[in-house]
Amino acid sequence: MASSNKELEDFLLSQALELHQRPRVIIEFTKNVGADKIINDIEHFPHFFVLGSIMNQQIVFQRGWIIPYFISELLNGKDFESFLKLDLATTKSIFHEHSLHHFNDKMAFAFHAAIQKIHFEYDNDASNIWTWDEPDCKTVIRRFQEFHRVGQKISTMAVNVLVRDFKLPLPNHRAIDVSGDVHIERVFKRMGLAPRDAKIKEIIEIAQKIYPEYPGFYDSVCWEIGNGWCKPSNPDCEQCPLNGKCPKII
DNA sequence: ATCCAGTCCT
DNA sequence: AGGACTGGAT
Repeated sequence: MASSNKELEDFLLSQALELHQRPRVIIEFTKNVGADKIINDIEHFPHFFVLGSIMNQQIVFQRGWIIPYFISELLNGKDFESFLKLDLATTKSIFHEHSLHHFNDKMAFAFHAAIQKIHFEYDNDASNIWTWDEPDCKTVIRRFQEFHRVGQKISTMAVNVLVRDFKLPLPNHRAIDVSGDVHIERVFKRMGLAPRDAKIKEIIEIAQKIYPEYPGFYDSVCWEIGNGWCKPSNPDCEQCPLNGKCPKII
């Protein structure tokens, strides 16, 4: 850690505690109320959450999360069996025709491969990823990473959402790191929690030192700060909740 | 017109 | 460690 800033860290802690301790509420993954209802319903439509997680990279998050919902509308079915009918060529043509993603070819492949994995390895029920054998967080993160194009960022984000937002009682929060994406990297540096030249790996290690019992605890707060105020250029420090506590290291 | 992004690949 | 991917944002 570059230097200790107790006031800042206490504020982050209080914000994170609020998020983690509140009762389960509907999370806004998209700008579509109908889609959000389905993505939040991991008890009945867990594949929307898993597929949406995988799509949620390199594009604004709402656009990624809505991809499974958009495709379910095309297929006229929300059950997993509807998705299972998709072959790779059809999946690719849907992605390209509607420009669902920046990386339509790769993401269509990942989408199709994920459906096949849920079919063959999780008995057509994506929630088995976090229910089979009563896994701990480390196991669930590993299972997410076994999907095509799921790495450190997506796997930790997904499990963080399962624990923090969906209130799943998964043990071993020590395994949940911060998601190493650009928001977390930028905000950690500007807050003075990480040196200016820190690599993603170092950011993750710094978060482990700050809160070892749950390194990804501050992830959501920092991500919201980065998305809402701490923009790459022209950060809106005046309106930022951290104004007055943040050293604003640009 | 240039910049940017997680994961995979070299 | 460093580049490719690819199209929306700036």
